[in-house]
This record gives sequence, C-alpha cells and structure tokens, in this order.
Amino acid sequence: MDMQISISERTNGGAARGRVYSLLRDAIVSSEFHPGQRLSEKDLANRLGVSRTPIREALVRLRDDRLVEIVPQLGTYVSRISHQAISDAQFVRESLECAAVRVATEQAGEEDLAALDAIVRSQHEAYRSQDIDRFYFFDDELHRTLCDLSSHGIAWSLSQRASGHLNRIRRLSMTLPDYVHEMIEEHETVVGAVRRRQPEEAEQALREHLRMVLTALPDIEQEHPEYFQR
Amino acid sequence: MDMQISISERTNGGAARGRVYSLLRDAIVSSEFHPGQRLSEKDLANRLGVSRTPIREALVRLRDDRLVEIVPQLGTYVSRISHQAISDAQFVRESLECAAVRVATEQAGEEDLAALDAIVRSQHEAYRSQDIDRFYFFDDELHRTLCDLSSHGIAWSLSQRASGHLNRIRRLSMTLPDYVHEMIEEHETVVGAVRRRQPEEAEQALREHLRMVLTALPDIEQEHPEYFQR
DNA sequence: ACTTGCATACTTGTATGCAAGTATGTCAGC
DNA sequence: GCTGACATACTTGCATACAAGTATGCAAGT
Repeated sequence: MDMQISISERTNGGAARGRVYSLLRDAIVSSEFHPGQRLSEKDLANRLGVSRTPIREALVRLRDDRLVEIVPQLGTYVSRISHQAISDAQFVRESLECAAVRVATEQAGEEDLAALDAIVRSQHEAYRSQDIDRFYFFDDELHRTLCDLSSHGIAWSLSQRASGHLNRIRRLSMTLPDYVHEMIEEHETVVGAVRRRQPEEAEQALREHLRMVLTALPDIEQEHPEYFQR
Repeated sequence: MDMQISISERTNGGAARGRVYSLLRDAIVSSEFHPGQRLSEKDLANRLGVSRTPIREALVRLRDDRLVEIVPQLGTYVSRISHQAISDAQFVRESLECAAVRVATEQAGEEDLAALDAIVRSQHEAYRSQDIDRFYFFDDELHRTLCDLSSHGIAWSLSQRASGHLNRIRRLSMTLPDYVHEMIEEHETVVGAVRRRQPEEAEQALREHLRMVLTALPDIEQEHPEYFQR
C-alpha cells in the first residue's frame, strides 16, 4: 500500500472521497475503464492508495449517476452505454439548460454578455491551436455560465451529474474538426439570441446545439458495439 | 444494540442503506428532525440498530439532496430551509415535469388517460374521507404517472430527489381543506389538457399547479422562523 | 472575578475485520 | 473423455477500531 498518498491525504478532511469520485468518474467517462469492465473495490483501493471506504462511497455515488452497477456479493461493473440512459440524460440536460437559458436571457447584464463573448472567443482560439481539451473546457464553461446567469447554478450541477452517458459519447467522438467549428457557430447563435433578449430563440438554438452530440451516436455504436447494452 | 433488526436485515443485500436513507429522509422532510438539529452518526446507528456505515452512506446521499450539512470533525446538521434551496428545487421540478408533460401529452394512449382519471378520482375519494396521507399519495402518483408517460421516468426520480425542501414546506402546511380541493381542480385541468392533446396548455396548467405550494411559504416562515436560514 | 490553558469527551474520516453469497477450478467417479 | 460435487478464492455489505480535529468544562493563575 502506498503510504505517502495515504498519509498526505489523511490531513485533509473528506478529501479522499471527493478525489476518488472525480478520478473514477473521469476514468469511466473517458472510457479508460471501458463499459462492461468489472471493478473491484479492493483493487481500486490498492491502486489509489486508500482503503475500501472512500472507494465504496464513490462507487455508490457513481451508481446514482448510472455509471456503474453494483451487484451485491457479485461485483461492480462499469455500465454499458444504453439508449435509454442516453435518452434520459439528453432529456434532463435539455429540460434544465433550456429552462435556464430562458431565465438567463431575461436576467443577463452587460458584463454577463461580455463574459459569454469572452468564452466564445477563447473557444475560437482553442480551435485555431487545435487544443481539443481546452476547447471542451470552454464548452462546459459556456454552458455553466448560462446556467449561473439564471441564478440556478443547480441546473448545471444536475445536468453535469446526469450527463455521464452523454459525455462518454462526446469523448469517444472527439476528433471531428468540422463539427467543432459548427459547435462554435451554434454557441454564437445562442449568445446572440441572449443578447437580443429573445428567450424563445435562445432556447431553440440551445436545444438544437445540445442535440448535436447525438449525431455521433450511430458511428460510435458501429465502431464500439461492445460498449453498448444489448 | 438491537440484534434482531441487525440480523434480520443482514440477509438482504444492501437493504440497510436504502432503508436508513428513506427513514432519515422522511424524518427530515416531515420535520420530525427539525431544521438545524444536530445529528450524530453513532446515535442514529444505535437508534436504528445498525452500524455507522449504512448511516454514513445515507447521510452522504442526503447531503447531495441538500437536506443535511456534514461538517468534518464537527457534526452533521439538518439543513435549515433556505429560499435559495426552495427556489432551486422549484426550478428543477418545473423544468423536468413541465418538459415531461409536454411529451406525455403527445404520447399518452387511451388507457394512460384512463389511469390518470382513476388517480384523480381516488384523490376525490381521499378528499371526501379527509384522508390527507392518501391524498398526498395520489398527488405524487399523478405526477409520477405523468413523468412515466413521457418515457422518462427519470424526470420524476430527479424531481423527487431535488424536492426535499419543497416537500418540507408541503408537509408543514398540511391542513388546508380549501387548498386541497383547489389542487384537485388543477389536476383535472392538467389531465384535461393532456386528453385534448394541448401540450402548451398542459404545461402551463402544471406550472401554475406546481407553484401553488409556494403560496404557503410566507405563513410557514412566520410560524417557524427558526426553521429558516438567516 | 476573570482569563487562560489543558484534559476530556465528543465529532467525522478512514482503515480493517468478519459475514454471507457466488463463480470457478480441480479432482474423484463413471 | 465426461460429468458432477466440493473446496477455494473471490465479491460486496456491514461492523468496528483507530486517527485526527473541535468544543467544552474545569482548574489554576492573575
């Protein structure tokens, strides 16, 4: 067992659980842990240098996110991507973020609009330098900011939490430069509608934008059929 | 320690955690545990006849629901009712359920409509016999059914999970017969709009209905100021 | 009387041991 | 060679022991 990690983390209060949750979630969403893979609490505990307890609590939370399935006395498995889970995640994300953007359109001040513009500009820049991680960072940043502007930041928290399956698809379909440019244009459309105080337009533009990730689904399923359920 | 409970539960897999979560959530929502009250894992473990482990896992989940606040090395407290939490919960519930009812309006079959009618009739009956618990049961049942008809049952799960603070208010304002009758009429309006395939109407009716619970808020805050934050 | 420092009794976070159930490999018997 | 039973080595769920930090009350000093 790795004592350094163990001891250094012991000083912080409740850091291990959150750290383990983030690590495991990233590993699943990035398909580093591939769908269907069996996970062992004990093995994860050894690899991360903590005991089973924080591992367990993280796994229970990931089950709430539908990213793992825990079968008592049998094992814990990375969930396969299911169409129902994707559809549900899409529904939740659309519902929350579209409702948020309507409110944001009514509440955004001039400095808020400037912040949105800045994010879009940063995305352009990331696109030019082909920095895909940075691009997706600002993608999230834009959506988060739109939710925050509704004064219901919870919309983004819950949307993120529910979007595990969607993010897996997004991560599997990363390298599509044409699509990336289209995404920036869609962002500009949304921000433009917010600026012109057109909630209906903003909602519609965001809804279409959110559905773009689904267009990659058939290709991914053909490429990785073993990642999908049934 | 109560060995009977402990042993009887040991046979089932993962039953203790779920049972403890439901018990604690009910206790908080019903204000049996009053807002601001300090909870002790060890004390709860003794009272429920289980060890700290399932208690901990339930409390962590309740923190996700914003119903408790866990302060490391200090204590766990029942969250006070905050206007932000109420507003967030209302936003989430409206967003999810209104989106669901739109889809439900398009998808409901004749037998689904009959089921909705049956629930409303049961509510009438519960009202006549002044059975408030039964009334609220069918209230939930109607909302859950509407979500299920959208083929996104997750909408109801998440709505429920996010509605802890709202349900606390609802439970604190229980005995209002006039209001109850009004609620039934609102339900009938929603179901009627679904039957006539008017998604916009159904959504609007549901939205207004969902906001009714908030009308009780000022009275409750005046009656129990110590339950509220700040 | 008041303040200050320390012992103590809490709290939660983490680690680990035990119980119960399942899959699997191996060996005996046919 | 094939089949079936059993030992074994896993799994998760729960209980408990230990670590570390905080509040509190008491006693001693000013």
